[in-house]
Parts: sequence; C-alpha cells; structure tokens
Amino acid sequence: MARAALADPVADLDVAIDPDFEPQKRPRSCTWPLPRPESSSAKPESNDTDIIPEEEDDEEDGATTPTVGIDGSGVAIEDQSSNSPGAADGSLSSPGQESGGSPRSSHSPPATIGALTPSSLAAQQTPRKASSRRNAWGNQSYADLITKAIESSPEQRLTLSQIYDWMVRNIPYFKDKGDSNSSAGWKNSIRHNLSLHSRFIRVQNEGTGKSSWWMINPEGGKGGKAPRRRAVSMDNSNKYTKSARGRAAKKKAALQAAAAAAGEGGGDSPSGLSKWPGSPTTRSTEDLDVWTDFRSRANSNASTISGLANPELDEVPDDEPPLSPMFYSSPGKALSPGKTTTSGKAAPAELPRLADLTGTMNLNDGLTDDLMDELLVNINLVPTSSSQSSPNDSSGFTFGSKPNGLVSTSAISSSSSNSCLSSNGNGFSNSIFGPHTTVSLHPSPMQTIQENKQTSFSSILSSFGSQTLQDLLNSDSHSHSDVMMTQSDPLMSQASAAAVMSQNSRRGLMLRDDPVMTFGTTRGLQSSQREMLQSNNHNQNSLRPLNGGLNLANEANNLANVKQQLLLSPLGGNGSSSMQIDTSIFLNGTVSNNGGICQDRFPQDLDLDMFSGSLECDMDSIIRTELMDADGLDFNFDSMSNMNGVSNFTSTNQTSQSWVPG
DNA sequence: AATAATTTTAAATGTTATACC
DNA sequence: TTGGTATAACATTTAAAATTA
Repeated sequence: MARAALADPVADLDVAIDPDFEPQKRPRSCTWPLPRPESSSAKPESNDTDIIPEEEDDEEDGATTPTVGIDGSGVAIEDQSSNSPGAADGSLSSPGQESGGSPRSSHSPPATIGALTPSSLAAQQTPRKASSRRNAWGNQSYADLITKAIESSPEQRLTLSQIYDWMVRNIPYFKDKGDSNSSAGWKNSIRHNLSLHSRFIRVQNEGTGKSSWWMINPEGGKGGKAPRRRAVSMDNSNKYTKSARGRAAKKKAALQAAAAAAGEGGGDSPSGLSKWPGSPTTRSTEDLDVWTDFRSRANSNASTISGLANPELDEVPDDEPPLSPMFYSSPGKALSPGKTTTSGKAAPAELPRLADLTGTMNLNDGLTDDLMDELLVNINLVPTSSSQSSPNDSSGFTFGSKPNGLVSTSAISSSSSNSCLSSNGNGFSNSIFGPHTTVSLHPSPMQTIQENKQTSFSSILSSFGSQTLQDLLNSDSHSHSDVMMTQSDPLMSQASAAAVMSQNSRRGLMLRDDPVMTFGTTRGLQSSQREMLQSNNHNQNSLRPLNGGLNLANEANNLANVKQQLLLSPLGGNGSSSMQIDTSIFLNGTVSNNGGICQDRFPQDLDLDMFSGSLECDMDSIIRTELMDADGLDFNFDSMSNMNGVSNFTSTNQTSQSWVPG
C-alpha cells in the first residue's frame, strides 16, 4: 500500500541492487574507503557485484528480482542517463566545491546547476518544474533518492552504506563524491533524512554488528511522504520531552506501520505481514517481524538519571509515549551464505554462541509494573540452526553475535508451513532448540537495564504455541496488544507486536520461513561483565546437540540461571535494584525423536508457572554448580547442520568439541 | 618473542536541532 | 506553514589498533 504511494512520487529507477550485497562484512564500518586495512576485506563479498552495477546492471539482477523500476520508464537518474554530458562520471562538479566540508552550498542546487545535470531526466520523472532543478542532482529530494534506492533493492531494504553506494553509483552528481572527503555532507544529509522522515524505518539487521536496514515505512507513505518530524522548539525547557517526541513520532509511525502491516491483513490475519510492501517476505524466507528497538539511545540520559525513572517516560506526554524505534527483524538475508563458514573473524561472529542464542528482554522503559507482572515471562525461541549449517538459505536463520561474544541477536525461525518445522525446504530445521525463554523477574527501569547493558532481546515467537504466547502475554492478547501498542512501551510493544504477529501467524498458519527475529544488542557491557559473559560464552561456545534424554527444561533453567547470575552480577554496578535475567533456556520441547521437530509439542507444555517456579529455585547453588561444570557445559550445534529436524538437543557435560573453528 | 586479553581509538551509524531557502 | 537542504552536535556501537599481562 504505502509503497505504491511512495513510489509514485518518485521516478522509478531501473536499478537493481544486488540482494546479496553485503557491504558490511564488517559491520558498521562499511566504509568503502575504509581506512583500515581489513576493511577491504570487509567489503562484501559481493562487492564486486555490488549493488548496482553501473549503468545497466540492473539487468543482472533484474533477472532474478524485480527491480524496482516499475514503470520501466525508469530513467534513472543514472549517470548514463542523460546526464551530464561528458560527465559520464557524473561528476557534475557542483558549483563550488564538492567537498563536504563546506557551506551549505556544497550540494546545493544553485541555478547554475542546470547545466550539469540531466535535467530531462528529472523532468520526466517528476512533475516538478522541468526547468529548474531543485538540487544539483535533479529535482528529487534526498528522501526521494533514498526511497528509490531502497525500492531498487530487491528486498526493499538497504543499509546506510548501501544507500550511499547507491547514490554514488546511480546519481551522477554523487559519483565523484563517494570519497570520504567529499561525502561527509551529503551522507550526513542522507542519514539525516533517514532519521527525519517517518517515511523510512529502520530495521534491525541481524548480522553481527551490522547496521540497520532501512526500509520504506509502509505507513509512512501517505501521499508519498510521511509527515515530517519536525523539531520541537527548543524553548520548552524540557529537552527530554522534545527529543522524546521526535523519537516518538517516528517510533510511533513505525509502530503503526508495523501494526498496520501486521494487522492489515486483518489484525488477525497472518497475511498482514506479508503485505507489507517492503516486506521481503515475498521472498521465501525473508520476512519481517516487527521489533522495537530495545536499544535505547537514551542511554546516556538514562545513565544520568540512574536508577530513576526514565526521564523520557516521565516527561513524555501521555499521548506521546516514547516509543522505541521499531525494528523489523531482518531477514536472514543478511546472512550471506557462506559467510559463516568463512574464515576467521567473520566466522566466529556467526557462531551460535550461547549468548547469541540468548535473548534478553528488558522490561523497562515505561513498562508498568502491572504489565511487567503480567509479562513476567517472555519467551524467546532460540535460533536453531547452526550457522554452519545453512545460512545460505535465507531461511533467515541467523545468529547475530557480537564479536565479543555477547549476545546480540538471535534469530529464530519460525516455521512455517507446517507445524513441524522442517521448514524451508532447505532442510533447515527451524528449531532445533526449542523455545528460548527469557525471563525478567523484575521490571526494571530502563536505565538500569541499560546500565546493566543488557539490551538484547530475541525471540522467536512463532515457536510458541499461540496459547502459550497468549498466556505469557497475559491471557488477553488483545488487550495487551492494544495497551502495549497504544502505550507504546517499547518493550511491550515489541513483545506484543511480535506476539500478535506470532499468534496471527500461527493461527493463520504461519509466517514465513524465515521469521528471524532479531533484536537487541548487548551493548556497553562493562568490560568485566563482558568478560564474564564471554567466558561464559566461551565455555558454552559450543552447543552440542543434546542427545536426548536430558531434562531439557532443567538444563535450560540451569543455563538460564547461570546467565542470570552473570547478569545480576554486581559488576553491573549501577546498583540497580532491578533484576534482569537473561535466560536462555533451550527448551527442547520441539525436538522429537521422530525426526521432526514439531513445534506443536512445545507450546502446550509451556507453562508460565513452570518457569516462574524454576526461577525461584536456588539459583546460587545451581549457578555454582553450573559454573563449576562450565567447562563441560557445551552445546554443540553441529548436529544441527543436519537440520532435518532430527536433531537431538542435549546439553552435555561431556566434552565437547566446540564447533568453533579452532 | 609470541600470544591472549584488555583497553583505547577511529569511524560508521543514528538522532536531533537549527538555520535558511 | 510546509517541506527541503545543509550543517552540526551528540550518542551509540563496532572493528581495528594499541597496550598490557
């Protein structure tokens, strides 16, 4: 829906982006001009193929994926396009200097520009005055360009770096401005626009450290453009309020979009998700799940307020609760095939560490106690596949792990087609591990959590039986969802949204293959904590397939306890009273001997009480035990590679070879 | 000297604000 | 007033580099 609208205003570009383009092997640093040596490697494998091959490349991709250029008219702004004569390279040198450094004029459009550009192009594309170009590159605004870039992507999403790349490749004006020196200005503007316009939404990229995907907000497109989020005048004393609003606006939009996406199909209809324009879902596994951004940028703010209520919350008007940015889980795509297996550094990152499998839900940020109580338990599904096994599919199974071994994301696949997950046909079993649960015993203020630095949350809701899910969400999904959505508690929203979707999907029959839901990251852990976690991870680095027979639940609890302990460790130091338990419980209810993993089995058994009870046990002792045995505590995903479902999940105290290379 | 662990640094990424058109 | 561009200040996060054990 929105998409169409969005598309309208913008001329279509016949450009295709390599879906596999992965500019960031090395996460956030996509910098092409990476200063650092390694960076080069960082460049995506696809680098060569890159996003948009110059000029006609589209074809290359086009074959496979429909490029955006809908109308075909698509004249691109491309250099080729008429553009500047001579400047094939697009170097339309703008007036003045290209370097970003300076003054606004740098990219600005001055009249002089006309000569430089492919005016015709712009003219054709848009109704705007043909004659005068608003900008050096044409009449399109940054937002328009960004929109095009995103739309040109087969998956309707691009990372920031990809957007940059697209610009450079496709907009003559920027062609020669890709270097760090001259790109600062326009890149800043790109970023600015992405953040500013609710028309764009940021989607978490499950990949390790990867920057977010940017997509078109399905809802933001009314009229092609979402309302602009304008800064509130500063005069109002409260800075927080303002900022909160700004964020809230976009977040809200995101939520709405998400809700729309989810609900559109009819609140209950599972199809809703797939309808989301930007949804990659159309492609098998790629599906988006909505997540909110746990990460709160307010960190600093929070920290300053230590222990107290989140300022934003306090300050934000009821009508505009601070919303976390909505994140849509990124499809597995990011997981570029082969990536995992690859060498060295990259590989480790992809390895499914326990931590990676762990999701932590931060219950805070405006979450009411009541809600918290009600939502005492959040269950996350654990990603079940080993990265080794098959990332290739976009089954979306991904492990987002942080280099440091901290949990960053977890992906899960929910499967789809049938209750038994053998999902995607790629033999990739969606859930080898069963549901993964995360429990937060106490609602804690955002800041607390943040300071604890644990902000990761991942889940595969779909794995839960709808019933269970509902239970978790406190029986009445509707009410919750409503509340959450409206109240906009980030966490709750996420949870609820996810839950809703999950339910919907399940009821309706599932989502997509690759409902990878990732989210959250553990950030800022203090080194000591990191260390602990790392060590913990280290020990657990290899998750061995558990060979049946284990009491998975117990094991899971144990693990959870350990993890909890870690999290509760004083190291967190903020004195927060909140208890955050990051438990990764691998309930293996899903594994069945019969060679199939049936999700169905799990849900019914899942009971909140069970978890709560388990959590109440003497954790210390358990933890101690667990830690002592830590060495032996290994999990191995190796077997997962077989994935056909017959996987046994065992926690072993046996030896274990870690599947970690080396 | 080699290695691992830790800390620091640089840069990318994001958000918000402001000025001006 | 709205919508854009241009800049900038900041915050967050990560990989890489540097340092330390």
